[in-house]
Amino acid sequence: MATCLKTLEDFQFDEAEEKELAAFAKAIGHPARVRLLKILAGGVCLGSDLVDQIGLAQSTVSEHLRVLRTAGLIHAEVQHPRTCFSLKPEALARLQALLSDIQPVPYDCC
Amino acid sequence: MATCLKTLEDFQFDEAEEKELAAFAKAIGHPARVRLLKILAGGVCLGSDLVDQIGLAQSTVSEHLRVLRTAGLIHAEVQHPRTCFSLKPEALARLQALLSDIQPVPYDCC
DNA sequence: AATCTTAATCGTAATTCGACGATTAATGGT
DNA sequence: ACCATTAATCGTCGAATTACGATTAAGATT
Repeated sequence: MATCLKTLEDFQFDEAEEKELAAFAKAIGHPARVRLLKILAGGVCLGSDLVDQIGLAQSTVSEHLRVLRTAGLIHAEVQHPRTCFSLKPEALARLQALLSDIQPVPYDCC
Repeated sequence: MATCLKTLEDFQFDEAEEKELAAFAKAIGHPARVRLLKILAGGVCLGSDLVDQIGLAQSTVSEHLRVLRTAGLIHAEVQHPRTCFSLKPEALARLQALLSDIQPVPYDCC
């Protein structure tokens, strides 16, 4: 049982936070969705301009937007027949916070 | 052509950066991999202790580690029959930087 | 009422992912 | 030389993702 950490048993996990971070990351884990976020960061509310910018079919863009919305990263305000999309800054901030929890501690083994 | 941004045409994309961010995020987009990163953030070099901590089959953990390694998030130092894993802080920092590029700009439309 | 516009949804196909057990490779200890 | 240990790899499933075209829903405009 060779380990560099003497007491791995007392390692505390916050499963909820792990899932939260993973869900955020998964949603961002596609170039098209990154681009959508970047466009929305520009302050765009937008209608179907996103479809033009992304270069994918309307249904595909809609699906990507759904993923981002489900993850809580963007907000959609329906004004039929349009929908107005916007970033949710607090979600981005939360993601940054969760990420910053993964901070390397100096170690001397290996 | 209803849009809140007058000039969407001059929106500049950095496709390479978008892919880079998406790749990082995709790698982190699984609870098991988040946990692996958190353990490694604790300064662990480790051998197969990770398998115990994650609660998945050895081959599955190995695959998750491979994903993290491929994404450049961790480093693996082979010392047969063991392998020593560690975080790559610069990768985490890079990810933070890429993320912080998605900063909402105040807007007044919608 | 008929038409147009926009975005969501449906159905579908191809691909990727996540998990496992079994096997293999590489070394250290006996 | 033989065995034990560790981690990578292989083969294989089922599930999820990504993409598309076609359709539908909901208002606005005529």
